[in-house]
Amino acid sequence: MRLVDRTVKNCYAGQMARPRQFDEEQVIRAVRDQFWDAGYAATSLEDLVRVSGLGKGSLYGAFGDKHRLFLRALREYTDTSGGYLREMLTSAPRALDALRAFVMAPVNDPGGAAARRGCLMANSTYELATSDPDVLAEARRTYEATTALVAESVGRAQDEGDLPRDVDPVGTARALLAAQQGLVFMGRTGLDIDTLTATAGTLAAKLLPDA
Amino acid sequence: MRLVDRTVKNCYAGQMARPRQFDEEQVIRAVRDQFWDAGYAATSLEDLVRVSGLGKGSLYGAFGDKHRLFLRALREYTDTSGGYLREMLTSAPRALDALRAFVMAPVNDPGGAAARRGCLMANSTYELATSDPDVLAEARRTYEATTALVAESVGRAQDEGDLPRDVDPVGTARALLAAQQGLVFMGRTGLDIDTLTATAGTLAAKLLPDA
DNA sequence: CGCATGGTGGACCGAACGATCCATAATCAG
DNA sequence: CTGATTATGGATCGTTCGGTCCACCATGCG
Repeated sequence: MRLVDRTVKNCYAGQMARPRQFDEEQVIRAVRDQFWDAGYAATSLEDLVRVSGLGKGSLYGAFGDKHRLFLRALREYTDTSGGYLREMLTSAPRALDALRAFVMAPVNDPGGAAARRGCLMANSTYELATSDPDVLAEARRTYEATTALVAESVGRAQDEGDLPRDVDPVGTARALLAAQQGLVFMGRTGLDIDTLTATAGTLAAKLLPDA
Repeated sequence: MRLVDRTVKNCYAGQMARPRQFDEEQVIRAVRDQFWDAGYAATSLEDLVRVSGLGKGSLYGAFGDKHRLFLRALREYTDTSGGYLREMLTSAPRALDALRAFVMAPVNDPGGAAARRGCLMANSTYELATSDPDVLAEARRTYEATTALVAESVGRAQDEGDLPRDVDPVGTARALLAAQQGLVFMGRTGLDIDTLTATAGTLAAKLLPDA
C-alpha cells in the first residue's frame, strides 16, 4: 500500500534523499508554451514529455495529471501577464498613454508573431470554458482582475485631466478590454500586422479621445 | 474492387434504387449544433451519430470523414450567418441603425444563451486555425466578406449623412468587427447579459457617433 | 412479382491516447 | 562506505478514438 501521495510535493516528514533535478518553473513555462501553440486537446502527453525533457512518471509525480498540469501552466500565464499589465499601467507617466498601450498590446510585436499566437487565456476560454469549470473560473477571475486594473487607470486618466469626468471607469475598462480581445481574434484569423495595427489605432482613437 | 466513389453522392449513371431516407440539410444543422456546443475535438463520432440519427456508415457515405463533415457544417454556418447579416444590413431604413444592430448582435438574445454559445466561426478559429489550413482559409474568407458587407453599410451611412465623410469605410468596418468579436469573447467568459449589453452599448456609441 | 441495386448501421479494426507501474539509479544521512 | 530513500523514465495497461467493412434489407425497375 502506498503511504505517501506522490502527486503532492514534499508534504511528508521523511528525509529528502534526492532533490529535484529540474527547475519546476522552467518546466511549467515550457509546458505553457506548448499548450499556447497547440491548444489543450491537441497537446499529447508525448508532446509534454518532449518539451519538458522529463519522463512521464516524473511529470505525474511532480504536477499530477494532464488537467492539473494545464491549470498550473494557465495560472502561470495569467500571473505573468497580470504582472506585465500592472507594470505597464502603473509605470507610464500618463495613464492615458498606458491605456492606449493596453489596447495596442496585441500588435506590439515586430513580426506579428504574438498576434498570430493569440492569448493563452482567450484560446483556453474558447476551447474549454463550456466544458471545464476550472478554466471558466480562471477566465472570469482574470477578466475581473484585468477590468479592475484598467478601470483604475481610467480613473487616474480622469484625475490627470485626460479623460472626461462623466464616463464610468469600469464601463470604459470593459469596452477597452473588449476592443483588445477583438484585436486578438482578428490576429488569429491571420490578418496582416499592418492592417491589424491600423485597426488597433482606430479603436484606441475612438475609445480614448484626447478631449 | 470498388468501382464507385461512395463518398461522392450520385455522381454515377446507375439507377437510383433507394433514395435518401434523411434530409441532408437537417443532418448538417444537427451536426453543426453539436460542433457549436462542444467544439471539434470534443465531439466524437458517437456524438455525431447520436445527433444525426444516422449510422456511421451512412454518415461516411454521405459526407466523408469527420473533417469534411465539419467543414461542411462550418460552411453551412457561415452561409446562414452571412445571409442573416446581409439581410440585417440591407433591410434597415437607415444604415447607421443597421451598424448599431451589427455591434449589438451578440447580445440580441433574451437569456444571453447565444452570447454564451458564441460564434461557431470564432470558436473554430481559436481551436483549429493554427493547425488546420482549411479552417484558417474559411475564417479569412468569412472575415473579408463580413468586412466588405459592413464597409458597404458604412458608406451608405455616409451617403445618408449619419457618418462623417472623412472616415475610411473599410477601416471603420474592421473596428466594428473587432468590437463585435470582443463582445463575443466576453460572452464566452460567462459575463452576465446585462453587463454585456451595457458594454455593447458603450462600444456602439463610441464607434458610431451621431455626428 | 422477383431481381438487382445500393442505402443502412452495427460489428470490427489498428492506432493513439492518458494514466499507471516498477526496475533502476542517483542521492544524502550516518 | 553503506543503506535507506526517492526521483526517474521506459514498459505497459485499458480505453476511446476515427475509420472501415459487410450482412441485411428497403426500394424501384422490368
